[in-house]
Formats: sequence, structure tokens, C-alpha cells
Amino acid sequence: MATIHDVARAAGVSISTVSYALSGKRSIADSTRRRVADAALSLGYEPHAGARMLAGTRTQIFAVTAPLRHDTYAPAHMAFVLAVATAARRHDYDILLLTEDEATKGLSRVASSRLVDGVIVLDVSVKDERIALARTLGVPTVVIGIPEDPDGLACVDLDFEAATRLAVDTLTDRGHRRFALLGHPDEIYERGSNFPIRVRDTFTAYAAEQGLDGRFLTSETDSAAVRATVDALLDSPEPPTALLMHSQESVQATVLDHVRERGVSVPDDLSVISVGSTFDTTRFSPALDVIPLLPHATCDAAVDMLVAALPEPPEPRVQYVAPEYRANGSIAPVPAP
Amino acid sequence: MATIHDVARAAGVSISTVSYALSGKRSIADSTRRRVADAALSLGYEPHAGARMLAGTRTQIFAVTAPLRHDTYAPAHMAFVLAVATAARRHDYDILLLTEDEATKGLSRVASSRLVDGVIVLDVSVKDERIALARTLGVPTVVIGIPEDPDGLACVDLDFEAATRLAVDTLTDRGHRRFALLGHPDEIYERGSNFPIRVRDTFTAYAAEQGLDGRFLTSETDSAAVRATVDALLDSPEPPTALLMHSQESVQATVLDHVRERGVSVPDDLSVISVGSTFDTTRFSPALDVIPLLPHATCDAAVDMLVAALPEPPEPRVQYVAPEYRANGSIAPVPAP
DNA sequence: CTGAAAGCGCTTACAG
DNA sequence: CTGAAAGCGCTTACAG
Repeated sequence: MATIHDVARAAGVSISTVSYALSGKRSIADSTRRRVADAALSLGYEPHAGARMLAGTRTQIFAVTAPLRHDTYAPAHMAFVLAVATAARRHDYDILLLTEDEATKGLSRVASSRLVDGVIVLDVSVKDERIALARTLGVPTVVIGIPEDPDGLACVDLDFEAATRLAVDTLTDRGHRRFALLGHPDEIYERGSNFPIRVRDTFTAYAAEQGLDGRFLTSETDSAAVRATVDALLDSPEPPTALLMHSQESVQATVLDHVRERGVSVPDDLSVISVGSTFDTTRFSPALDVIPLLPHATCDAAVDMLVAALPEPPEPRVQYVAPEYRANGSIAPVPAP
Repeated sequence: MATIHDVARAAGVSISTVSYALSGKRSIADSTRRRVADAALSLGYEPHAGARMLAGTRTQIFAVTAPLRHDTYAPAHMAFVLAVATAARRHDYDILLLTEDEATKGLSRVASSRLVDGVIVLDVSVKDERIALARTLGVPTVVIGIPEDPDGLACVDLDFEAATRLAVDTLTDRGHRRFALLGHPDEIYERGSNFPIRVRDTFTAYAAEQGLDGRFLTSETDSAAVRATVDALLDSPEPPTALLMHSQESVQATVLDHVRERGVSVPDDLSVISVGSTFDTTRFSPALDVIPLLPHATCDAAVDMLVAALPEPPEPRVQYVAPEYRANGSIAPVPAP
């Protein structure tokens, strides 16, 4: 392995000149720079990572803590890990993946050994031991998702409030006045889950504000429960013409199946939008309009925040990522009564 | 951050004694070891990772290259990444995740900067640019999966040959003589995919060897094609009593649906085993017996090989992981004619 | 059983 | 515009 000394010798300069020529941290005569670059290239020189960490102030590594929980939806989880890695590489950062059961132990270890310049916390849960740690880690940290108490933390997340209003607005623009939102099982709301509650509260408040009929429904995830929920909704007097779904993939699939079985056509009889989903709604029949989670936009923002925080600790704040509407043909103007 | 000097001062010894006391690399008086350990603990001392890399011979980091391809099945992919990380931690190793499009560039970079002590190559494809690189990387490398030409490489993989024979044996033990194997679309075999071909060839050879009726079928993945394939099979004279499936999840689900629609009962009329699957076959109805991919066993073996290879390059060889049979009630004795 | 010291390969003030 | 040198925090022969 070539060292900086080899490059210096080959280029006929000192090692400090090599260092500066390659880093661009001070002005170097063009001819010198060229000779150094040539020497480095022909020797296949790559600076020793450990030496850089020790002498410099940066390791060029971020830790990503991404614990796998029993209810983790693997494709979304991976999309986020991948998006973080891709964004990090654009800033010349590599990703150290921490998946340990005791996530805090791994975080403490890599932070206090100065292995990483920063930490990205993925997929925070309501009671997440990593959150308390993040405040005291001594290493810049950005959280993706919003914990119960985001005080003093730098967080990034999809703007679920805007997403919910966007879904409603899109449908009121087409004349809809009677809405339902199908959410997660009750248990999710009881244990204080972040996004579902934000979506629910935004929906009910916004519907009230606009004078809309806005019904909020929860359902267990088994097929029978979902079908019963759909039946109750469709059999009610003045059933809704517009349905938002913020629930898991299988539930949304079952809803569409059962609606079709009941002879209700999407979008002619019922307009449907999937809100805040991580899965591919074009595989449904019919394909659903969706306001999806945005792993790339979210992770780009998180990595940008982290890189900006390297000179000094990140400014605590919550940054919201703007939602995007993806039309797939599942909405239509309100049907004539 | 406490350094080794702080610990030495607090314990009243030299820094070399601290280093040896913590590493255990030479014998230390018990009382000294205790004082050092106490000092380290109370100061929250964690050795500087960069300094260790520079002075020592190990970085305690493995690179994992896990490119996401369009046909990557996310849950399996994640299971392998996670299993590697877990196995690595047992040897005090962290995982640097390389997902770049140009996988070779990332590998070269981390290898020549001496950032990692070893490399695990996940999910090798038939023509994988990482394979040629692995032979010349100058860093111990272990491949999970078996590339077209495994010469000179250390590889670990499920023993698909044994898995296939195990499936057949399990059914012949119950009297079955007429078998079908449903594989992937033709294209997969034409482009030389590794496992599907190994399963197919083992199946046909083993069936012939045992004097069994062993039909091999391929099918496109869309529902209509799968149903037509099932129809052709069931409508043939002397249809099989045992079906092995080595195909994607949705295809297996469709087969089960259509078999049920045709009034054929699993396992009473037809015994079914899923071979080499990465997904949860207990979610099917009926739940399927399966000889699954074994991420943990495979990744444990790979990490063990890599750790063993640290002092010297890994001995090139292909290590097969023994298959396991998981019964879920989808097989029965051959029905009376 | 323990210590003093060299040296790993960089970065970055300091000096000119 | 460039160089000589200190120093980052460890590990590990060398010495006793």
C-alpha cells in the first residue's frame, strides 16, 4: 500500500504538500498539483483511514441505527437505509450499520470511540431509548421520524399534516363533502403512535374546519374485521364518497377487494387515496392514488442537516418534508346523488 | 473524551500496562488489572478507533456489499444484512454497508484505505463485477451465494442439492412416486441463475435415479400463466401427488389458490413443499412445509470463515450449509389411487 | 510483572 | 507557494 511518503517522493515534494494538494486546503501551484495527482494515481494511493481519523477531525463515517422490530415493514425499512447511504455518499460519507438489540450500547460505543462523525436515528418508536441517548451522545445526531418529545432534537419527517390536508383538498376540489378516514387498530392510537395520531387529528380538525362530514374509523387488521368495517361504512345513511386510508397494506388490499365485491366502483362510486404509505399502491386493483412516504427526500434532508451540523451541534428543530401527490386513477368527481 | 493517558494516570501505571491490561495480550498482576479496569470504567474510556487502526493491525470493521437490484426481495435481503451484522458483533466487528451503484468503487476505496479488515459479498449475481474484484482486493473476502466461477473464492451457501433431495426423500418416505417441480420463468434458467438451475438439475437427476416420475415445469409469474400451468398439470394423465415449488412468493400463493378452487385438497390430494424459500410460508393457506434459506446459519458460517481468514487469506472453498425441514402440515401420505 | 519509547500515516499550525 | 516538524492515541517490540 502506498503511503503519503511514497507519493511525496514520486512527486518530488514534501508530505504536507501532498496532503494540501489532495485536500485543496491551501493554494498549490498548478504544476505541483498535477504532479502530485499523477503520482497518487499511478501509485493507487488512498489515504489510510485510521491515520486520517487520528490526525484529522473527521472520520467520514456516519452511524445509522436501524433496529429491526417485529412489526418492521422490511421494504420501507430498507428504502430508508439505502436512501441514507446514498445521500451520505454524496458527501463522501460511509455508513456504519448498527442493528444491535441494545441499540444504545452500539451508539455509545461508536460515539465514544470517535468512529463516527454523526448519527442518523431511523424509525423512532414512541418510547425509544435511543432518543434520550441522542441528546447526550456528544456526536451530532439527526432523527428521522418524530419522537414523542422532540425537544432539543434535530428531526426530519414527512409533513403528515400537510399530506392529510392535501388529500382532503384534492377531493373537495372534485366536489366531495362526505369523507371517511380508515386508520390503524385502536391499540396503535392508545399507545401513542406518532403518525397515525397526527393524521387522525389533522383529518378530524380539518374536516370540521371545512364543514365536511369527516368520519374516522379504526379496524383490526384481520380480513373479517376489515370487511365488517367497510360494510358498516357503506351501509350507513349517506355513506362517504371519498375514502382516505392510512393503514397497513393488507388492510387496504382487503378494503378494495370487499368494496368491489359489494359492487361499489372505484373511482366512480368511491374515490380513494392512500395517505402516508410505504408500499406500492399501483399493485392494487385498482391502483390507488397515494401520498407516499418519501425516503429519498427525507433522508437527503436528514443527511444535509447532519453535514451542516458537523462544525457545531445541530440546531434542534423539526424539519418537515413536503408531501407529493401521485395520481393513479382512483379518484373522480363526486358522483351525482 | 478520556485517553489511554488519563486511564494510566488514574490507575498509576504506564500506558502500555493499560493497553495490555485491557487487551489481555500479556499477563498482568490481578491487582493492576483491577485498578486499570476500574479507572477505565469510571472515566468512560473507549479506545480511539482511528488510533487503533493506525497502531494496530485491525480495524474491527467488515464491509458488506449488498447492492439493491430491481428484483431484490427486500425482506430476505434485510434478513441477510441483519444476520451478518449480528454475527459480526459476536466477534466485535461492526459493519460498513456499501450499497453504491458502482459496488466495485466502494469496495476498492474501503479496502485500499484500510478501513475494513474483511469483506462480505452478499447476493452475488451470475455476472457480478464484484467477483473479479474479490480475487484481487488484498483484503480477506467471503462470498455468500455461489457465483458462476467460484475458483479461488471462499463461498458459503445453502446446500440446494441437499435441500432438493431432502424434499424428495421426505415425500417418497410417504409413498409418493409422481412429482412435479414448479420453478421460475424460463428466462431465469436461460440467463444462468445459480440456485434455480441447481435445484432443477438435482431434481431431474435424483428423480431419474430413483425411478420417479419427476416433471419440471416453468411458468411466467402472472396469475393467468400460473393458473394455466396448474391446470395443465392437474389435467394431465396421472397427475402428480407431490409438488415442490421453487418460485417466487406470489406464484406459490396463486398455485395454492387455484388448486383449492379446483377442489384439490392440500395435503390430502396433493402434498406440497416449498424449497429454498425466503418468505414466510406459514402465511399461506394452507401453511406450506418449507426448506427455507437460512440467513443466520449462512451468515454465521460466512463471518466465521472471514474471522478465521484474518491472519492469512481465506482458503478458497465452497462451504455448504445443511438444509432444514420445517413441517407445517402440507404433506400427507400418498392418497390411495 | 511492568515501563519507556518507537512508530503507525496522516493533518495542520508554524515558519519562511 | 512550499517544507520541517509536532502531534493525534494507540500497539508492540525492546528492555529490565
